[in-house]
Amino acid sequence: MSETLKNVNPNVSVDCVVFGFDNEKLNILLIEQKMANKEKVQFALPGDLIVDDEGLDDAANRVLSEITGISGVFLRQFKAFGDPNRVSDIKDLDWLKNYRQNPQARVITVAYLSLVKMDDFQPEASSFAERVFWQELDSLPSLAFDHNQILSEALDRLRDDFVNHRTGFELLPEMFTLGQIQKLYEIILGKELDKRNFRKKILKEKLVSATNQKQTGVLHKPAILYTLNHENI
Amino acid sequence: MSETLKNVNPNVSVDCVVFGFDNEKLNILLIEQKMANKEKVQFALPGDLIVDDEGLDDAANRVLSEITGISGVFLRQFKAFGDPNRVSDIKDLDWLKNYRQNPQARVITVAYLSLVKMDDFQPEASSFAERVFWQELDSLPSLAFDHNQILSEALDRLRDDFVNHRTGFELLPEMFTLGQIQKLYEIILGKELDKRNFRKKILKEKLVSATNQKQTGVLHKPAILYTLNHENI
DNA sequence: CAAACTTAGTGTATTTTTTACACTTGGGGA
DNA sequence: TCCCCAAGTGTAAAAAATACACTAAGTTTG
Repeated sequence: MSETLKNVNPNVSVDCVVFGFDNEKLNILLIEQKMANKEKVQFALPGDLIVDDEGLDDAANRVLSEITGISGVFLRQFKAFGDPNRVSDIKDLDWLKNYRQNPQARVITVAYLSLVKMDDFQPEASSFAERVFWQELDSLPSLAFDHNQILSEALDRLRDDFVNHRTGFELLPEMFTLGQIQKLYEIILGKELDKRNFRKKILKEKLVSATNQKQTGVLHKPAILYTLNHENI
Repeated sequence: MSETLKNVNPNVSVDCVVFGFDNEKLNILLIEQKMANKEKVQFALPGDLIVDDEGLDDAANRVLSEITGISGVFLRQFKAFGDPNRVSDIKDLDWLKNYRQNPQARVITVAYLSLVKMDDFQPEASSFAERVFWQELDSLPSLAFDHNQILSEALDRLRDDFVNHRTGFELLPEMFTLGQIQKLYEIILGKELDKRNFRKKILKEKLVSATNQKQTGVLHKPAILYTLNHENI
């Protein structure tokens, strides 16, 4: 950052922490991008500068869509990150050049959070991303800038929402078993839950209804399939 | 906002929603400032642009202190507001002139939240504030920009924290009665609570201990005074 | 000094929620 | 036919939440 500038307007970006659920593990959407010297690559959350005429929520959706091809997901703002040195290797940010009045200024980012079914979204790299991919959360590489910290805070928030605000059902297929819901909760919360107590609770909330169909093609007793009661959510 | 500029770096400010508790009502710290035409005044939350070398949390504390004289409070970031037209009467922002490269650009703000004892903080206007004052929350004037909305979201968040994260005891004097805690909760949550049940709960949590002292100078049965168990918080 | 006023302080019964825990069932595969 | 596997089910105990009304101890007033 230049020593000679005073009160330069900062760059403002959005970063998207998109968790993906594949019925087995929690994944996170990452991009791989070339660094300025063209030798090294780095991993990062999908994110980019906002433009003049868009709101922050709009920016998050646009940026996610432009970089990863993923659109139509609900992105929830969860925190702004603004340490003056959070993007210290600013010279590596190719995309900042020839784009802004103050490319050398600090970068403040507004972080967004989402949780989606991985199957529904096949990321396709474009814009400055060399590659976009789902990465298992429990074998996470080191990320650019402060993105590991952003991710960590996003996960805390995701769990908090899950426990306190009964979210997450939208991750299930149209018809699902109670076992699938339980697994979803166990994966997000990172701990096992008692089967009988979990079922009791879910059914009491009346958020799901049994259909008269059963699982097929499984090598054990087929489970009853349930659907969401959209009106009760 | 100029039509000719593209991808101008935005202005970034912090705004502080400081709730004040006076044992009776919930108040909010407001400033009165002159508008550019020098005729009208407007009410607003204390807030200002960040400067280059400070983090967002630091900026919030600096700005609050500079404008209102209040320092040493815990300010918690709760949301960024970035609608492109949220500061539409940008020409009224005297303080933006001769200060930034892009004074005409949009203003994104990061909002902070705090709750303090009013008695501990006597606001003193300085900087561009004509006046700084505590305003009762239930007779709130119309505020500048989107500050009414910011305030409303801050209140939601404050209540949520109170219920889910057992905060707020720091607002009480060194020694306090159980009635005072209950009143604090009732004021924040905006509803009455059952005295016996409330006491049962507070005492079970072991967050307070009885002293051997009593209230004096009250015109009724004096209550036992309690102190905080800091180690259990 | 007695009466009135005001908030402090206290207990119980009921309902609801949470927790712990183990066996039988139905389908597919071998 | 037997085995494997997750589905599915109930109960008892403990903990938490709720509803509810009177007596106590000071101060003020007449």
